[in-house]
Amino acid sequence: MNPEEELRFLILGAQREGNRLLTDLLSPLGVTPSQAEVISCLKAGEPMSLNAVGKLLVCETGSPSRLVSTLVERALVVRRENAEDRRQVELELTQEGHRLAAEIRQVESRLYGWLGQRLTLDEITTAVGLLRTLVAGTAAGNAIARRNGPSSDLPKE
Amino acid sequence: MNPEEELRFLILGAQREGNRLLTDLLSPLGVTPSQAEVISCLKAGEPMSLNAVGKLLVCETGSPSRLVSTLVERALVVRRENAEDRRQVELELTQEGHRLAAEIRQVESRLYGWLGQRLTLDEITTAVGLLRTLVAGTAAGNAIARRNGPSSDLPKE
DNA sequence: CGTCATATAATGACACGTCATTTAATGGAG
DNA sequence: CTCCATTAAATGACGTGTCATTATATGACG
Repeated sequence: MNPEEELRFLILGAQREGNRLLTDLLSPLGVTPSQAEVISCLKAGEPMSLNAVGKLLVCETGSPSRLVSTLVERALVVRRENAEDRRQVELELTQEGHRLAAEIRQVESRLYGWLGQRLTLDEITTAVGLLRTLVAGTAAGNAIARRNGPSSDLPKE
Repeated sequence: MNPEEELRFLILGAQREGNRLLTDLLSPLGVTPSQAEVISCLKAGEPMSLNAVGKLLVCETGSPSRLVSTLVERALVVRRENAEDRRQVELELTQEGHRLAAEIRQVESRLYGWLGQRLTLDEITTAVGLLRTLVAGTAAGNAIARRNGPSSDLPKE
């Protein structure tokens, strides 16, 4: 197995393991990792259009119509019409959505604790630098850069 | 965004981007990345039981019944009964399966080329070391260790 | 104003991943 | 030999991810 191949599978494996762990941790809250990501994005900048949420999501490309539909059905998110541009839908967390966002925060910190037990802060920082290079300029890389706060490298659009 | 959180999303993003690229590269062959992984595993050690393949797969936990079913339908893999233990199914590549395995090898090397353009060999080696630590002892980590050849750290079972 | 390229969101189709449940076969305990 | 815990595989159910297609709204161009 050459190094490139091993890196490929390690990335896949790390994603799978992390996702399974997060799924477990989130299950008492009744949401999936993807649903939690949408809620966290909304918490940070609501109200937002579906499109805007999509640009912040790492878990999915394009517009997360169905993901959001589930959240609307569960009364965690409300859709509102945008009077300025009726093509767009404004999304907002409900009260229950806000409550859940706080719990999600707690669960995420448990995930980060798991990460912190396996790697030192130095190692994490090194890994972050390398993977940032790897995904620079991609949809996922841009989403992460955007979420890191519009302070630094914004993709032009 | 703390470093742990960023690492979490970078791993997710790297997996997604790599998967989309590999999906594209494989589409002319008519197989998905997961199907290709099964074929590669079989190429390395056929005949194997479903369970044995499952232990080598990073893309999925458990036994990949359905994944293999698709490959059988497409005449890339054959199921054979194991006379020694009739609970098990022996899997083997067909001739077409072998032909495809070679093409998959080619496509994978293109993926590794992409990786090599984004990171130096040193950086890849560093990343491999860090992610190995991260997934050590997990199902995915064990699968990768097993595939690296039974030379080194085998999980006890 | 009318037309049309563009943008936004919803939806259909397909293949995963995951967990729980079911079915069938094995091998050991009594 | 019989019973039964264990194991292998298949299957049901659910929620994604991805791409292509469709429906609707916007705004620029003539």
